[in-house]
Amino acid sequence: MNSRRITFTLNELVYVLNSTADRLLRANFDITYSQFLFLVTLLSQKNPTPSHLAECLGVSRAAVSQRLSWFQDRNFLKISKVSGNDKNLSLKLTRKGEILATQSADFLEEEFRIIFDHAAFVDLEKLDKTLSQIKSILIQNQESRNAA
Amino acid sequence: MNSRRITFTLNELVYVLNSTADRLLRANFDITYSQFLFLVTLLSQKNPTPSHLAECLGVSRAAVSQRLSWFQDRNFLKISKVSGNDKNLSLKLTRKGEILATQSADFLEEEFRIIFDHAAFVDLEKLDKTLSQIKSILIQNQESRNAA
DNA sequence: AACTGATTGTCAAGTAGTTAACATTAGTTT
DNA sequence: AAACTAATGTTAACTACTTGACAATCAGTT
Repeated sequence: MNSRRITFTLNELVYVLNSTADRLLRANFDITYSQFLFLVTLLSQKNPTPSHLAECLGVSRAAVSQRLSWFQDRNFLKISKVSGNDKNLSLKLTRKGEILATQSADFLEEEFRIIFDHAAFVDLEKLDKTLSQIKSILIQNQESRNAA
Repeated sequence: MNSRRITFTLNELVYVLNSTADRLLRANFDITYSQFLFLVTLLSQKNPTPSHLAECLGVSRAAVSQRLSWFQDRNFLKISKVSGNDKNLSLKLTRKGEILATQSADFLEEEFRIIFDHAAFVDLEKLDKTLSQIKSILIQNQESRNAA
């Protein structure tokens, strides 16, 4: 089997998935998919710092730093110093940010549930597991390369 | 099942896949994954124009236009006018570009074959089919929305 | 032949990411 | 305590994309 085919299929699927999410979020909550990810990631973290958030989002610390003011200016985010620590910043969603994150996540979840209902022939649980396994193999391969 | 989980897994897998490809291509052919896609897409097209290429790559015409000189300057690409047509440009890989595209594609194919051998428990053929089907459902959903 | 409408390629301006360098702070070692 | 070492957050410069506007060209209709 041509391995290029599956990598292309995966890229195409992810493109369609993210475009769909972006369109739904813009239309209903006036935020982009990438802004949604920012908010939802903050929501799911215990004591998020910019550096921690960067790692979760898979982007650089600089990228997070540049985006902080956007969320602060719109009163979605409260940035403060961790008490007894002058190095790390503490990021906390405001009530407004929390509501936006929760509602948009619930909305998107429901929309995708409806769409995926049309894919009843697929065992999503199992598919997720398979994809995770492939990911693990790739990461493992990378690490063994680095070690060598 | 939480549909967010599978979309995250897909995004993560694609990120790892593309990073792996990018690393391999940079190390062995001194090109990025995105440059590789540009070349390989040209290779597989009959009579590619910038506009056609943009559609294949899933980017804007402007994006392709801005990248053309990079490939031309390195003698990977010959840009000319279609005879009897003053509107469309004709893009043709040079011999050098063709060799680079072919060799890097073969190389990447083989590398991934080796990696995927460790995933023998997965029927890649079937997985590809499943993913394609899900993609179709998403696109179909989008089209029915647009029609409404 | 002239008009209309669509398509093409390019430019300008804006966005979101990158890496590299930096000052600052925290933690560890001596 | 002082001195390295490592981590954090910010900035500057760069890259690769976007959209919107534009002139040029092509194709179809009258």
